Amino acid sequence: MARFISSPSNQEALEFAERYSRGSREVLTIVGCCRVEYSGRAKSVLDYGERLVIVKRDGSVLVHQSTGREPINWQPPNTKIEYGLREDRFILSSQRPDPGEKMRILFKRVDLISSFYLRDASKIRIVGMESNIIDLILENSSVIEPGLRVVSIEKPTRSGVIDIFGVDSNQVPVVIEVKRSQPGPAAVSQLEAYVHDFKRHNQEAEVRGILCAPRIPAMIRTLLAKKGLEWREFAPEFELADERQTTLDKY
Amino acid sequence: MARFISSPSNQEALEFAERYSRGSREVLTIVGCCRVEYSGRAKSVLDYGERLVIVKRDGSVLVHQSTGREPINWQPPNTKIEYGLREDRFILSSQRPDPGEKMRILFKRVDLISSFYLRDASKIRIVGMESNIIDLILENSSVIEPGLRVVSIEKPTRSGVIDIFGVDSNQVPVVIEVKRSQPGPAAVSQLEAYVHDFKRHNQEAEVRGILCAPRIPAMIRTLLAKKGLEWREFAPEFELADERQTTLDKY
DNA sequence: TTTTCAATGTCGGAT
DNA sequence: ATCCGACGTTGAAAA
Repeated sequence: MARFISSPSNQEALEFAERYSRGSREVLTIVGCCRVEYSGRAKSVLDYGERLVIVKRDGSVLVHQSTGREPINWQPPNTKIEYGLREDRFILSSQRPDPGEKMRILFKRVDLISSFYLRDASKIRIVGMESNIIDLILENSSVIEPGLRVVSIEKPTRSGVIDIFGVDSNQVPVVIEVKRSQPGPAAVSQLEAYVHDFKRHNQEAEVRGILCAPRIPAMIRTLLAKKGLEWREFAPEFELADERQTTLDKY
Repeated sequence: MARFISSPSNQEALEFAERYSRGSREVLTIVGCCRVEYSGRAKSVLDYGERLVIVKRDGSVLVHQSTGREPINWQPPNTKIEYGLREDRFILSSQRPDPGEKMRILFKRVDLISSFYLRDASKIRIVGMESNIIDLILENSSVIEPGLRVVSIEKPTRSGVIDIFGVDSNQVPVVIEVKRSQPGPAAVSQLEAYVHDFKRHNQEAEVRGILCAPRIPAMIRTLLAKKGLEWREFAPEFELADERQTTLDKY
């Protein structure tokens, strides 16, 4: 159920916000002309302009402009929120300790303020993340290469967690680093470190290292080749069927 | 100025959305009970529940629950959005090519649908990012160590860009990697690679490597020490003054 | 355009 | 609580 006031005075906006923020049960949205000041891990000022502000139950605050996926300003969850009125500005203050961060939104004018109680018991189901890709390789290791036997996954080592550790058809140890998005030089260093540490720690003369990602840029391939490492491109697709009712059960 | 309908029928919601999405001049918000299906880089289903949906001018779509900074589902900017009605469900479809991604939101019921034209000419001013920290070190290199002379910043090398390159009081080259947030093993590898490449490329017997970050975990220190690297903790603070009018001019 | 890397990254899992 | 790496990362700058 939605409660709202269209074009409230700043005094009315204040009363509305204070009334429905009680107990942090509702999500508040405020559209209006505001200025945003932030300081903490960094510091910023955003002068007056019209934006959409969202205050969530957990104390998150989002300031959205008319474009972009990201809020232009925000506070993370678990901030203490206070509302006030000063010199005819409706003011939202959000503060959290550790790291100390403050955000203040000063509204010159509010166009619409609304509050909602959102009932939502559903859990999102996602497939396609790195762990799923590792599972897929576990199920069918020939997507990497025929004859590969997976020995362990997410094997902890001194230099980090090896995504997949196995043995190839010649009994040579294989270290596989899985990336679900485009890898950079850091992924190469990571793999190199795993291989290096594994060699030294197990006194193995030969250890193969494979970087597995949906797409591997040419520069990264060159870098891998230079370090004696290998790569596999493996890009499972995740199509949404066109039927109205779809399930994730097959995954 | 705000336009809205409270508790519209799904037919009314459809007409409203189609009317005000013309020309992508307005931001649309929809609160209601919906199911969200996504496929593209991954695949997900979020079953019916009450959420806040935001459709931006650039085709971004955000689905927000009552907690969390992040949307539970979204589409990035530049998607093509279509509205429809099927079996009494008000449906929002968002699609983009490259990478192919589809999201579909099916509304069982809409509590409030609203549309805004947001005038916003202000540009945000932020200080405290990595480049600012590099600037601070440039201004006063003794925060790293007395006698350090900065030779260059953001010096490109084969293995990447060295944030700060300098010479210490004994004329020994110093490579400094600056991180504004907590560094992980990757930062150590990165610094190690810079130092290694610099040594080889310049035939220098001795090159120091320093990792500079606000806070450095114990494990990372151990790792640095083992590789013969150094570290400095440097955490400039960015306080927001308590006066109503603040500026960033002093930075 | 592609590639690279910072981010007020955020978030969840493991220790 | 700290630490650590994934993320449908996003976003901007440089090549």
